[in-house]
Amino acid sequence: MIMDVRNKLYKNQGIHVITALFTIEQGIIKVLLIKRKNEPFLGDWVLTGGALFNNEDLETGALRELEEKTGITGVEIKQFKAFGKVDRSPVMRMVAVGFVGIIDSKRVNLLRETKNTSNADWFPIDKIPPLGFDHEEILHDALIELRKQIVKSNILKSLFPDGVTMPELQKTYEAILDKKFDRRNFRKKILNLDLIEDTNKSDKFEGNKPAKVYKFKDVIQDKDIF
Amino acid sequence: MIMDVRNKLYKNQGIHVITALFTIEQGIIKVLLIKRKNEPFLGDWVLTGGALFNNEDLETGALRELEEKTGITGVEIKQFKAFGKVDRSPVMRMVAVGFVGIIDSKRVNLLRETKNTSNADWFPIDKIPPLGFDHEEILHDALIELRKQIVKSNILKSLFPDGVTMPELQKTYEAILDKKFDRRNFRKKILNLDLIEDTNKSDKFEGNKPAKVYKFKDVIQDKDIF
DNA sequence: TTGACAAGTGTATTTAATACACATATAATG
DNA sequence: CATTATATGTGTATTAAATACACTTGTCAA
Repeated sequence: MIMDVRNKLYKNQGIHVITALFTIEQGIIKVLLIKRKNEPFLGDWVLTGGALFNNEDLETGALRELEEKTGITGVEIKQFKAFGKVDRSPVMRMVAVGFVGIIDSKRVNLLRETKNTSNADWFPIDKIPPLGFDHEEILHDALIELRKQIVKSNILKSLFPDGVTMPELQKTYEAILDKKFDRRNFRKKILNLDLIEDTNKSDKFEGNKPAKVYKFKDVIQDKDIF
Repeated sequence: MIMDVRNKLYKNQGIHVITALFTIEQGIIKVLLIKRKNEPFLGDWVLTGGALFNNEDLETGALRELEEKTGITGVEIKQFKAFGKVDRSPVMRMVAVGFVGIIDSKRVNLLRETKNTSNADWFPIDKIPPLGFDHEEILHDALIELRKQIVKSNILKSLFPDGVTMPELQKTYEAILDKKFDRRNFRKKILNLDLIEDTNKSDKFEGNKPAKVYKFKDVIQDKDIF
């Protein structure tokens, strides 16, 4: 990218707020992508996001962009990193602040066509098309962050707002971490993390025998460092 | 929506790169602050940092600001969070990208007076004056990040470039984590983290008996998640 | 030579992680 | 109504890690 040398070194800058929103469908982890209807990167797939407005905080902006471009509301997202390579946007100097979240795709009504995007869909993370801007890097880092978050925060609460059974939770962890667990030990480990608690309900998952329903706690207390 | 009203919403934005640089002196953790010579916040103490230039990446900008305002070079810093409250800067909409690092203050020549700052000094973290901008929040979060980093990365390498003895390392961890450890168990725990390795040297710390010198590894491999 | 003092090391105990197998609740089938 | 199939729930023995705790050693100074 050729910088306009007449500009002062710190003029014409802007901020992107970008969200990597994940879901799980049939034990497969997927991410929400939209297809651009404008330059730059017209026709390319990207993560949801856009320019931050001056009258909103970072997270507010990320949620607004998410709603504008996909119709999705009521999501909890977590900021994880800023992306600032000099040439990450061909238009002007933009720094992106990345967010990550995960929801139940069946509970949202996905707008597939909006004023600025021609399409929106969930893509399995091993079948991602080439992405515009630096969104492949952002998505990569977001997935790593998601993996860290599920063992220390209640980020999965948005995926299971009505609770979750142990077998379903195990399948979710296995999908996200790409790793298999022993049923009995998984139960012990996850309960030890202190992220979920018992309800007195039960539900069916894949078997006939009813499974106990757990729910994610509203607040998770930090573990001791060292 | 009228176009120029909407445009104003994302015009006149800028990016700050801010570094919370720590050191340890006599077992006390301190942070580097500078005194502003310009508005806004003239006369107030702040963390080192400033406006990002268009021709530099985020980390490059943070290091440049650090050198310009304090003369310090050759530091390793780590990005940890973006700060974007609407009113965090009174001049224009600025988003700050925060970095954290730690060095040996005895190994650097601190410029106490520069073109833009009237002073620069190390402050014990329990004796921090009121800070300009949102730097109290940034400092608070930076300290938490530092505490997380010292148990999973080689961030302390910059503090001990020539190696460190076990007793000195323990004193450092105790200062940063504000916590005491048993000597024998500390040794076991820290060796288990796989952050440091033996050298064949030894050195004196607080006793007459020579202490073995360890050094931080150049690369730390990630631990398994869950 | 001895005393002071911080550095070095080992072991028993408790707690957590892992490996592994049988009992149980429901739906479907005959 | 009894039987079968299947996924869910639970316990225990073993191994590894974390913790609590005490004595020995190397150097300097008196």
